Amino acid sequence: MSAVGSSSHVGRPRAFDMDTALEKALEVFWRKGYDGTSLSDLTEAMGINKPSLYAAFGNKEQLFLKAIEKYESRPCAFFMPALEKPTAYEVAEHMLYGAAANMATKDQPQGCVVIQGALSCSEAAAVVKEALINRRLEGQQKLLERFERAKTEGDLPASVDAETLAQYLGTVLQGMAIQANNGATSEQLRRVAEMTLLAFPRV
Amino acid sequence: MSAVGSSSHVGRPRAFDMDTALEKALEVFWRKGYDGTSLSDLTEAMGINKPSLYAAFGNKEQLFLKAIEKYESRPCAFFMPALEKPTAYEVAEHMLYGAAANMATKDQPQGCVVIQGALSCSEAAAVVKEALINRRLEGQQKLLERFERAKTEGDLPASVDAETLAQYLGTVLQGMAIQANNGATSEQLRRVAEMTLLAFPRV
DNA sequence: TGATTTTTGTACCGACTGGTATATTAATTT
DNA sequence: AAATTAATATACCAGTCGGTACAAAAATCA
Repeated sequence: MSAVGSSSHVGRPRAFDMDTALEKALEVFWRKGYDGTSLSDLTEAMGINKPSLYAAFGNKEQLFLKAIEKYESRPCAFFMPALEKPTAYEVAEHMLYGAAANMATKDQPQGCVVIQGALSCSEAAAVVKEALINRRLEGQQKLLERFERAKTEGDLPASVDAETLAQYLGTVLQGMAIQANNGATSEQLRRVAEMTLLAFPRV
Repeated sequence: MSAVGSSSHVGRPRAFDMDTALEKALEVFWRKGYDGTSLSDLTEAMGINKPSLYAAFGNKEQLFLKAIEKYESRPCAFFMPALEKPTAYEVAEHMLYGAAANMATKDQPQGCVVIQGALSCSEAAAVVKEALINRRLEGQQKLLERFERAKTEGDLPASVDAETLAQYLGTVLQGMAIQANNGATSEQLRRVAEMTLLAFPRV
């Protein structure tokens, strides 16, 4: 109803809020994946028609990529702050418990759209698939850098292979997304997180 | 070329081998997912036309389900034998190293079709998605039963929560499938397996 | 050989796919 | 008020989707 424009523009005002429309699109992509989502699914969920969608977001592919940006900034907001925790253990702790809480909540689709948005997909989704792989690798790279820093800061044993540790933690986190899709509860994921942390190397 | 029939049947003989055609179908579903695979993709890969496909396999959904059965009996053949290892640790060991070798080999698509065949999908794939979730849960249930047996047999500490341990191992295995899709090598997955085993509870 | 049975290739089905042309509507600018 | 700008709704586009009708072809049975 209200077009919240940062500044008044000439021409007919947009009748929908781009941000909430993008959130709706994200939810559909998250639940159905890129290939499984049709433009009809999108326009229905967003409450707009196709020309409005194309004028505002480009096309299906660009809409998906913008939805992913929104996902990382909001629904998946636990990742970046976790990296700022003072020790490697606390980083892993916050990331694992954050994932446990986030991936199995009923407020949103189960799992993680970066993992399940285009895991196996048609050639039409190749760009999207690559983008998602890159997001996952970037996240793991951030973990690696954080663990290397932890070694210099002394809260992670020097004997630990930071690369393998980052890949191992990434594996558990990504596995938790599948578990959430399987119907695992947050409580179950929390126990998996706990077991993972029991073995986490500390000084 | 040769229709390997168990017994000679009346009528025009089938011009293709059902088993190899099913393998081709499996490979396409594995790479592209259920929604991302079209009948044209299938008939092209299988080297047959649509009426032959429907006569031999039913429809797209039934073809997928039959392809999954084949997957579990062959490409994913490491799972069941691993359960027969004498101790819980060895079960986990064979399962993890089996997955590391299997999910990142160049001989076949990366990852695991049971995980990536229909993770997020359209309503048209709902039956397939449920079937895959059940396969994953069944696998985890087998792990749970094996670990409970191990506790009675004494090679797994009685203090261990078998359910959480099975879920944890399932999480790592499923995470390895995502890692393989990210481009991880078998060597990298082997190191993740190694790190997982370092923390595995033993008597 | 002729009748029967089954698979094959072709051609087609309605429905839906992602995407757009066009005209109308609603705002600002002059 | 007239002109300009941009978003709306409708109707449409070619192409593809999963699935099938139909007739020719290739085997066995009688």
